[in-house]
Amino acid sequence: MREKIVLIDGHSILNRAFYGVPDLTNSEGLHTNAVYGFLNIMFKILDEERPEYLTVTFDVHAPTFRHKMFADYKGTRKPMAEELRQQVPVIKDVLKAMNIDIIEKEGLEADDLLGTISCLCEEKGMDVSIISGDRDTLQLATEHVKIRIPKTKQGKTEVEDYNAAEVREKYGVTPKEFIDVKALMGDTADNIPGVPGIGEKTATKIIQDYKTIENAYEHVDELKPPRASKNLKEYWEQAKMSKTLATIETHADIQFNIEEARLENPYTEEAHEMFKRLQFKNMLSRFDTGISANEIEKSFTEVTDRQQIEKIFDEAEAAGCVGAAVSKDPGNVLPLFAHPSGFGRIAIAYGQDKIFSVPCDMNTDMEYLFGKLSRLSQKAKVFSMCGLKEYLPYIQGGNGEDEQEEKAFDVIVAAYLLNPLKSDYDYEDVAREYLGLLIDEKLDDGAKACYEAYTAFASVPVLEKKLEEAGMDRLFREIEMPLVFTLYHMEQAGVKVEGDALKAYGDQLGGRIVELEKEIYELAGEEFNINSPKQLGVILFEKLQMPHAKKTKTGYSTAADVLEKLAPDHPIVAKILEYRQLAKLKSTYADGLAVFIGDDGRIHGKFNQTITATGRISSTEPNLQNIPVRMELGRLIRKVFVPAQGCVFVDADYSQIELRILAHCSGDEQLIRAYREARDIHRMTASQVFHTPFDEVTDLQRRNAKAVNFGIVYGISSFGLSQDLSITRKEASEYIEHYFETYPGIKKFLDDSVAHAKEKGYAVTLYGRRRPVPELKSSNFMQRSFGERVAMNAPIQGSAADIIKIAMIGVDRELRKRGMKSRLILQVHDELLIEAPEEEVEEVKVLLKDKMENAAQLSVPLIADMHTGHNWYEAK
DNA sequence: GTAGTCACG
DNA sequence: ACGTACGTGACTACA
Repeated sequence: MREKIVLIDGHSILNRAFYGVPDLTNSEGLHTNAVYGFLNIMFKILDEERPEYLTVTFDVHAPTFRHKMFADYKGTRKPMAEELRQQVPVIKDVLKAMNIDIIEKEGLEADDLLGTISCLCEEKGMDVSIISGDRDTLQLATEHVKIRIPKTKQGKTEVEDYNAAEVREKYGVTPKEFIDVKALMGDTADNIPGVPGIGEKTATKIIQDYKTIENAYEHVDELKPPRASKNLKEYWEQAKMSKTLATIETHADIQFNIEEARLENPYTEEAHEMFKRLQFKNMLSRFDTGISANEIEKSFTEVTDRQQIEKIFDEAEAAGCVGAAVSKDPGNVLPLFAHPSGFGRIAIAYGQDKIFSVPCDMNTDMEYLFGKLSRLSQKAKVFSMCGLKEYLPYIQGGNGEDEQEEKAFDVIVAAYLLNPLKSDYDYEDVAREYLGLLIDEKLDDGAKACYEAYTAFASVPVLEKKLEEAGMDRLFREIEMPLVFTLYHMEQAGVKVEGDALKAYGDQLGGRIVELEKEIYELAGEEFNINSPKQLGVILFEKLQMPHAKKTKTGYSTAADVLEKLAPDHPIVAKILEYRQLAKLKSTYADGLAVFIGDDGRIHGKFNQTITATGRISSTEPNLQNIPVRMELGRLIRKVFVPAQGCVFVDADYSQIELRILAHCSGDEQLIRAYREARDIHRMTASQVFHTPFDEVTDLQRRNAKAVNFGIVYGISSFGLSQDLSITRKEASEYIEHYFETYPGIKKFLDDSVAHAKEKGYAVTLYGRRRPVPELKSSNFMQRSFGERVAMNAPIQGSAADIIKIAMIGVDRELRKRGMKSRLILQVHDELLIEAPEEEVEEVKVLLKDKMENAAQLSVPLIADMHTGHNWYEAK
């Protein structure tokens, strides 16, 4: 039996994996797709071949002998993508942790290492498998050396295998002759020039006939076609050089100790830890099950006996901290007995060995379990869940809400504060990041519920400590946790929407849309899908030959700002713009909102607390924070948002809260004075920036100044401002320059914000909320600039979010405390909407204004503008 | 699932 | 030189 060695071309496989596997990042923001793909391929090969030896080769970034011979060799090779470059040391560390042999040597390419080692091993009588994505290595194939080229097809990795015979079969030449073919035809990827006029077909034919380029050159006059003959003569020196470049060195001067390549226990504890950190869950089963099995699972107990259930709840009530979970597991319950929520199991954890799950069944229904949980949520010292708001509808019992609020802990909200950049948070993530627990995806529902409850329980102290270290413990306790309840109340309240009026509005739009469609087809001379930017681009920019100003990655841009510039050129453009506008209103708002109107005639949208990077709330299903207002036609939709019978809307929005926060944070005297004196801030900015007396500021100047003020809040850039105002970059730069001369305090504040974020790695709000800004470390100019803008914007936008959250909690609590019927129902970043019974309106107006304006004490006043109305259109 | 577009603050 | 304003979510088309 021949022994076997597997040789992996490290960079080549990593590169393939990088482009073949969709982008992946772990919770630390580390890109992992190439490492993941590499290991997938490696494990597949190891499983198949079970080799005795394994070596991975890497190129070293140093000139190779080829560079020394030929100055421009691979001179045009593109630099490695940043996300890939970062993963090179990672894969090396993983391999080292697995005790896998790595070879790299300066002045040699991976190919030459592969060639030399494979030659050595073959001479020793071993079988060799070379894993590479690079077809150049095919020249190394022999009877005992197999070249294996992995291919990714629809997410599955397949491997093409080549011994010498397969190379001959596929390419018509022997592996050695393969080099000569390449010398003739060249290889643009490797920057190897070929002979002009000789392509793959001709090259193969010539080498089949003459075996080597040298022999072909001796018979150069016989070569066909004549073009090949002539050009080989003329480019002979180049062909020889190309052959040298293409030839893989098989006798390089390297030390190779076969014993170091011996594959022994790659599944070390150290490697296991790395796999956990990289979050390669499905690879963890490779590690000894004894290591990966979580001890904690032994404590999972399913309880069905009624007395037992009572007992554990009694114990839990007496315990200090309880974690709970509710899961959708109808189990064996007949549909008749299933709970309308779809939930069928609860779990609680209140100690390392006190982890129980309780399914509902014939004897124990969900109502009973929810009742137990409600009581527990009021009695326990700390009651923790993952995503508490979702479960509040079921565990809100009687009047114990105040007690519940004080005890509540949501580990997901805590995890969000600690890292608001993640796109989603689930208990598995929290368990892994804060408890070091990896949860097997294949567990049954009971075990998963136990894990979730245990995670809620066990991560409380860990998260509390982290929050405190980050200075966010008060933000969490005094703002974010109370807000969970306020948002829950808002969702429960919902907003009444007139379904019939909405339908009528949609029908009206529909009529006009059909008209526009006809007119557009007429003008275009054909029918096409106006909603398809691709098809529209063809019509406008090819058929109608309009000048295309901007391009996107995939084709022409047909965005509104581009079309607006084109409008004078052709009547079709204005029609398309109108069509777009109406289609948007109909699909997203008229039709889109209708499906969310519930049986109570109200829309109960979701307010999400753990989505945004800055601390804002987001709204989904439907999004109630982007209901049209800027254009009159769209704004009409707001007429269907109405208060309940006998009620009125009371609406309040902060006046320029972000600029006021900027004034406060920067301490800029000019701006602070302006706000204290209640000046028209945009007019004043215009007056100072454009050196014009206050009363003589033109509308245009004021508009421009307003845009500059906006720009400042976004993290100003001359390009952005020039786009917004349709002015040159130079002019925009001058505006900015003048602005900073006028308000030196603001300039300093913005610079300090960036400097702080660069030093600490995150931006921070007035209330200690953090936003990480990893882009500031990027070597890419674009990314870094983005990071700088983020560092300027996040403290402002985030502080505004903090303040309105404080106001919301204050309003919600006060309304309830006073026993009023008025309810907070919507938040739109700087605006709050209350549905108030007629008789409470005056009290609500005072209360709302007070809570908003006094949510924070800044060095400038906070002003809330109040409106009332019988629909949202009127109340604005 | 991604890209383009557009609604809001 | 790089090629953008900050933060969201929903819809449509299309691979």
